[in-house]
Amino acid sequence: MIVEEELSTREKIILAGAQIIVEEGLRKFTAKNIGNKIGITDAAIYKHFSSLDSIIVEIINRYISKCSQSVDRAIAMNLSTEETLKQVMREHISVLEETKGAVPILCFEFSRSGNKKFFEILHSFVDSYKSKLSKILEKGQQEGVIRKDVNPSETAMLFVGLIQAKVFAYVMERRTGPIIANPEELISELFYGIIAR
Amino acid sequence: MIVEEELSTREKIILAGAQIIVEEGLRKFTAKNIGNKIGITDAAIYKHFSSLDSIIVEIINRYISKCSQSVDRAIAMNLSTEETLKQVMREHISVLEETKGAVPILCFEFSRSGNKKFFEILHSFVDSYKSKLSKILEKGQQEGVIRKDVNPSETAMLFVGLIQAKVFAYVMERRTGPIIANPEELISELFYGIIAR
DNA sequence: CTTTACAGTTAGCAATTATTAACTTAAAAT
DNA sequence: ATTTTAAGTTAATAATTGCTAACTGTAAAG
Repeated sequence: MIVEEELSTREKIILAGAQIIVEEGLRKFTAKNIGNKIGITDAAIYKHFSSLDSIIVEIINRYISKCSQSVDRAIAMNLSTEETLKQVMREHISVLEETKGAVPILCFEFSRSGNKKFFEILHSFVDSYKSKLSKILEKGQQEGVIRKDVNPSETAMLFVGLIQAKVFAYVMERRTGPIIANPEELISELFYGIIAR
Repeated sequence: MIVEEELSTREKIILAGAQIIVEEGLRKFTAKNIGNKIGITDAAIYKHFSSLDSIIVEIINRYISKCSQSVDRAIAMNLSTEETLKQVMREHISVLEETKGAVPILCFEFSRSGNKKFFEILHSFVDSYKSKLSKILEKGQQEGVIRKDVNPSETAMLFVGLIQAKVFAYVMERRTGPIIANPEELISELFYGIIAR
């Protein structure tokens, strides 16, 4: 029943660390706080990781790769351009719920942390994400499905940005439960706008 | 020529503190870092503020109020519902550029900081913002200008959220210059969607 | 001309941080 | 049965933190 009992300490450290960053911010990401959360001392953490920074690298890689894969999954489904783009959003939302909003928060924290290593990882992820999605958007523009006056690369960032906006609202309102209550409503707003036809 | 020379130390502390939080995160918000930035020692800061927390309260109040006012300014212009909403976005964007993205970053940082006082201030701001904008959106729905199937309160949060998303992209791409290069494009995407008609 | 208040300094405190070292213990390998 | 290893402990390190106290100089007030 209790799956957590089965997890290795290493795994528990990663999960507890991510949870602290997401819910309380980088400032609370300390060896002592992580240890407290999983019932070991701060020193014990160094039996599993060489430094706190190496925990962060592991956290970033793990969560970011989940997000990267969601674009590839949508492409692999071989849908129409419009449906592929909608599917990207659906996949994003599902990763978001699964990781409790971790990806955008991690991006936001570490893009400003001043740590070069963290930034490089995030930046190369964002770059590859943007180029993949831009290509789909450009194809959509050629097909006449996507408005020709929108910038593909800016709009690609709008996809993640919209997700982040929802995490922002979720955090600011101290909500519980799903971050995006109505995914199709959000997708519809992105695709068709808020203006009535 | 150099206006900064005219600023009081108190003012310099607030500006330097906000800059540190925005560019480097809460972890770097220390008395020493603030002092270094304006050329005084950490101890001197306590001649102007009773604690670091009181600096944060000042920063939040100052930046948040700028954002609050932008909705009121848009309403005061007595435009059509659609134009009022667009004007809100324009005002937001202008505050955003003026404050270099501070508002959404401050909101995000302090809604997760665990500090009750900070959260109260932010929460009451977000609440009042949301109710003001919701009312306009509901009016728009009655007039048939705004889609009836969008949630006014969720969509209100989308207005600030979208802005935050742009700050995210700005930070992640290490851009300089304006955060939103093409405000009308963003406004158009929010209002009319990315799908061609 | 003296006094006082302001705004800065240096020095220091207790608490917390990341990390290491030395020790314990239980399980796995030999 | 013994040895080794893994994973934990406590205790200690040096650095940094928020903040205070005691001191200094300068400029305005009396």
